[in-house]
Amino acid sequence: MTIGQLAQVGGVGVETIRYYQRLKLLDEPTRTHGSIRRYGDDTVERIRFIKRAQGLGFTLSEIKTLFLLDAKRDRHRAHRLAQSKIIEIEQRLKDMSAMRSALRQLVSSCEAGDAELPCPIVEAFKGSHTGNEQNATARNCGVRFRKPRVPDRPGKDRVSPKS
Amino acid sequence: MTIGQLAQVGGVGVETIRYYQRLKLLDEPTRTHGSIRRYGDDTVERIRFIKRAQGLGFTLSEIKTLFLLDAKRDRHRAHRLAQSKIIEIEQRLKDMSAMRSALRQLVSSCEAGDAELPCPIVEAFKGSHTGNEQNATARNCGVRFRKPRVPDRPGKDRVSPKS
DNA sequence: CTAACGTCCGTACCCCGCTACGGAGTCAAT
DNA sequence: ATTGACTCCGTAGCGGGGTACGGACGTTAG
Repeated sequence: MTIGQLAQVGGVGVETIRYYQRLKLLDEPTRTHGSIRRYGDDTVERIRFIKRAQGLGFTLSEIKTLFLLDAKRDRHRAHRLAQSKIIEIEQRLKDMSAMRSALRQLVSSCEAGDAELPCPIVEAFKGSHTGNEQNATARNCGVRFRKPRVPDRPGKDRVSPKS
Repeated sequence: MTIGQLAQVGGVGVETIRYYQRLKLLDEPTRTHGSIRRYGDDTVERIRFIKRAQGLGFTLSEIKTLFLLDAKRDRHRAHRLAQSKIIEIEQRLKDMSAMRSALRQLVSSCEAGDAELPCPIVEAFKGSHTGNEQNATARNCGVRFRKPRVPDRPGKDRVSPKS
């Protein structure tokens, strides 16, 4: 399978695969004589794994570590990594539901009020000590929400990734 | 209060405050004759608000919008913004708890096995179709977890932000 | 008055995870 | 043999959120 096909079935862009290659998240594939990369189905699995793990909150470098640990069969470290991710996720879950209720309150107080009255959305937060601020918002530890990207200017080196 | 003091009580770095200023997230403060910024306690509140809102999943530019809407008392738009954030957060919550259970499964299968046996953490994911992949991990839509940064090469222009 | 520390500003840089580009090479089909 | 799609590679850029630097100046304690 060529890089383009892999990209297609893996649901990622060609550049992303090359990028992962650079990061050593994927093994160097065999090449044709013209040095075109040739992948096997296992790579599809690997890419899916990466995406799944990303979805599980692992960064690419953590995923790399995971692969390394797996290769070395270092179950203890892998285990600890997974466990600390669980802790992290549970914290996020708490913070997120705090967020949700703060926002809900905000929205409903907005709805309740007379449309003519001001809706002090900012003030609503100003004193909202939900008790989680230092967890959720402590210095530089926020969650990032990425917008879904909509690439696709199909053409050279591009393979429409999921159209 | 000077920028350094503000940074300290707000739990952020001096540069961050100047950065927020550039982004117009903070009002231009009054200055001394030597053009040193002078802040009042309200700015502390504002910074805490920003951090809180970031923790709530708002980006800085959304927060700016929020301030604008608030200033314009545009309750309808603010309301809609908050509402769409709720939707987003609920999606995240779902994905996150899916993550958590996947990880838990992983960890417990790791624990169950004999310590001498390999722990195929990677294999554990390979076939783990929890049914949420397309939510949590669909192409490029993952959550990012930022590591807390530990800057602080204390010195000029730096105020130890929380030591 | 001077030393030491804080602050000024602009600009450059960092990390993360891609995405884009350009010019050349490869490959399969006609 | 030629065409056209695909791939190669390196390098540059983006968006988000800051950090770092450096030389000049303000402020304050001694």
